[in-house]
Amino acid sequence: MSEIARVLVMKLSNGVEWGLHCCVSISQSDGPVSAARLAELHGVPPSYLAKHLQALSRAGIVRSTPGPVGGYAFTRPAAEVSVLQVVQAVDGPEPAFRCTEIRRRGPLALSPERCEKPCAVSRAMATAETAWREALAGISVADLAGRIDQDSSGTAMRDLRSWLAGAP
Amino acid sequence: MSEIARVLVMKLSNGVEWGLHCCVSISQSDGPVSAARLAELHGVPPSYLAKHLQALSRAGIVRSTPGPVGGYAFTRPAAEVSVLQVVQAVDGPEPAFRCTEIRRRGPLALSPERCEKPCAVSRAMATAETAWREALAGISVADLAGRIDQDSSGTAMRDLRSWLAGAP
DNA sequence: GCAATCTCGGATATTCCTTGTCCTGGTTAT
DNA sequence: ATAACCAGGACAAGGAATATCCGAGATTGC
Repeated sequence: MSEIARVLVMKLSNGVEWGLHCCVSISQSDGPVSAARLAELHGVPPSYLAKHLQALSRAGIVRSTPGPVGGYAFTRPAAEVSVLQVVQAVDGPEPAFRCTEIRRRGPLALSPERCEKPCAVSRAMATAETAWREALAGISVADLAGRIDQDSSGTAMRDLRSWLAGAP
Repeated sequence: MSEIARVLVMKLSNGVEWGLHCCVSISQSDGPVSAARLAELHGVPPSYLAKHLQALSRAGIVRSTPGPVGGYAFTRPAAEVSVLQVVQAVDGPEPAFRCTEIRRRGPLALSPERCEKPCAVSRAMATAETAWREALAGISVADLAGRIDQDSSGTAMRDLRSWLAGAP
């Protein structure tokens, strides 16, 4: 058995992927899109997808309308919704690296007043996460839709729009 | 109950923090440092810390020597060990975002030959992770040690070295 | 106005991973 | 030879992510 470290690196819930694809889909619809319909489109469990859509709703990215013709729709143009906002809405705003304040333990523990400033390790990790966040903040849902359309030579968004319009 | 999304964001195992602090400690010692000693210094469970140190050893960052005066020591200068290498050694090299190829499912599923290129969502997340990785690659363990020393006005590394030297 | 129907929303189980411990075997210095 | 250390795996416990269900509320059509 020559397997190397199998432990997983920092992990992102699959809800992030679902949420982003759903945002792209919603951006192509005129009216609201229901959770059941989005689940069918992407082939994912409806009840679970609903949970992530609710998170988007709580974050104010989409607005939900009840009733027979209800569903989810954007509150603002897709060009003004960044990927970061969607990711943080679904997975929460907490950083990946959580400092345990290891320097305050053990025989060489630092006094509390010496720990006002975060430690160098924590700062290094925070810097990297800021770079990650800025990269995601620079991409909008509209950008994603445009790129997907380019990848498919213009057919993807057309097919998507027609599917969303038909078969209510 | 007016609580907002409490779900956790992408998560990094606490072994990352331990591994980085241990690397800083090892860098300040002349001889090898044993796992039990590192655990005592940082106030963490020895058996569990040993697991992460073994990961560092497998990755070739440190070299372990058995025997009464054994322990862990760097294989190369601390200035040539990046934070990224430590993080990936402990937590694995896999990306945080795992594309499920959602576009190949549902009624508008794309054909396999149209999925050779990763989808736009996956590319966006990969770009952000690259930025994260580059930020971590630009910081070395020696840098960390230097910054910790600055934070403590020069006492931290001195105290650390003397603790490592004494009380074998 | 009223009922039916469809929607969201939160509370609830289940599975999996992370955390943590322990034990056996192998290697080195005294 | 003995003692001290590392390496790796088996194993248990806790918690988070996954997945599902049922109730509350709103809109449509009559």
